[in-house]
Amino acid sequence: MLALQYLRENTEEAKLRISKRNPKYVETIDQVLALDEENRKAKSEMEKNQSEANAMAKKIGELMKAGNRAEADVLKAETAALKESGKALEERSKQFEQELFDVLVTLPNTPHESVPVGQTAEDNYTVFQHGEIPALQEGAVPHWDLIKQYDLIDFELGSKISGAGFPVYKGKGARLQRAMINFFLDEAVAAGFIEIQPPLLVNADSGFGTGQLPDKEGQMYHATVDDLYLIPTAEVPITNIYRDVILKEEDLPIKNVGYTPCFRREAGAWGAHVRGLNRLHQFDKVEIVQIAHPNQSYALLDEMVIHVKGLLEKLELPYRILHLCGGDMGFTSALTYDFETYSAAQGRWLEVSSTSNFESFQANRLKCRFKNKEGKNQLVHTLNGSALALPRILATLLENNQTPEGIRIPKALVPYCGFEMID
RNA sequence: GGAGAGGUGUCUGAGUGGUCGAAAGAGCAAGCCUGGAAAGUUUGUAUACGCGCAAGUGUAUCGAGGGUUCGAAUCCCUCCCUCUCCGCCA
Repeated sequence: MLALQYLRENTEEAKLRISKRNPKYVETIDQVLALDEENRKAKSEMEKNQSEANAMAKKIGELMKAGNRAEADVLKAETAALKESGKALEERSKQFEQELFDVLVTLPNTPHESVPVGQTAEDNYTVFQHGEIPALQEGAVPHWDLIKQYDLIDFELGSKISGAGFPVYKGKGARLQRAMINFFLDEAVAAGFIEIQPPLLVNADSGFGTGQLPDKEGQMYHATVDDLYLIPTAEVPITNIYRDVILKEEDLPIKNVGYTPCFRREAGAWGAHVRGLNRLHQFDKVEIVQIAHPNQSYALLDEMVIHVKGLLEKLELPYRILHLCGGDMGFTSALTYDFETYSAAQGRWLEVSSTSNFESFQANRLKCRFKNKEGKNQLVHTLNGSALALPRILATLLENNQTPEGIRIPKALVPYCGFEMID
């Protein structure tokens, strides 16, 4: 959620920036500002009324104390009108406030000035590419055939137990999952991130804090009996640790990492290109989260990019980094880099990490602030990135490393899984 | 799940209808004191929003929401959380 104060004081800048997503939002900003003005006016009237009522009550109190009952009763009668107008004014103010809020939450974050203009994935800009695209052997097959051949994952079993998109990992498939999780966690800890094990179900306040609610309500599994949501990413519980918190400036940056399963309904997303591990309802991911001083957030974003690059290089996977265009970025992000690995047998790039700076967009919802040098509370910046999401890494790894003798495990993972080949 | 107790500012803790944004102490910050520090002493010490060039001022906030009342930290209702005992249990 954009800060009202920012919109009021930097209207032109905000409009310019948000146009990169879609020029239609310029109008929304005007609408917000108009509602804000009416809201403030209504509030001001209400407060004035309240002030009068408070003064009156005080006077009655004094009269009562002095034993002047008769005069107090006269005043009491006078408060009736104030009370009535107060009720009406309050209702009106509440209405404006709700209206303002409803419009404000539909505004996405303002893109960073470096973000490319564009509407679709076609307009994303490749900023970096690394690694050889492997020339596969004759008869190379996509990962969904490999997992059957080597009995690594059973999708039918998952369907039986839960439904489509809930894979059952078996034998070396399961061990490889565990190995990757530990590898990713260890790498992040070595890079200075503190490991967190958060809850996998969160309440609605947390969903709102990171921006899943109300925007993406339908994308989360909702346990309605207890009104809890299954997390779509560790970003949600970990970032919400800092909801309603005032940090010390010297605490920043806070660096956290967490492994969690992620649950996504992916409503409407099924169709082409979702075979095998490409899209799942439940998958594993290691997520890094940072709470940062506004001055340092972009430097920290660069650090995160370097960290993710290091992971992919240790896994010996060819990858590229996309600077997402305004129209393709997530609702809450100001700048996003997507990492994609090249899955050779499918002949496709697969997104394996999304690394973003949200600036103060989430912090404003979270009310996460720090006390700055002037002693004023200031919104922090939040950042996060996948480091990394497992299924598509696994898909790429299986496809790219297949040989007639079996599937070769990258050296970095061998100490973690305890085998060099899947055969 | 059952029974009971409780949730007050950075912390401890007082406050059962009126001048309470809230006693007192601790902590923290600044001044005095000191060669410097400790001790002592004085002062200050929440957040959000509105109005104002500013000094300042208005409103709200004592777990959350609602209600009673001219007036609520204090009374009533609902919910959340914590603790103790019992039950259940990985």
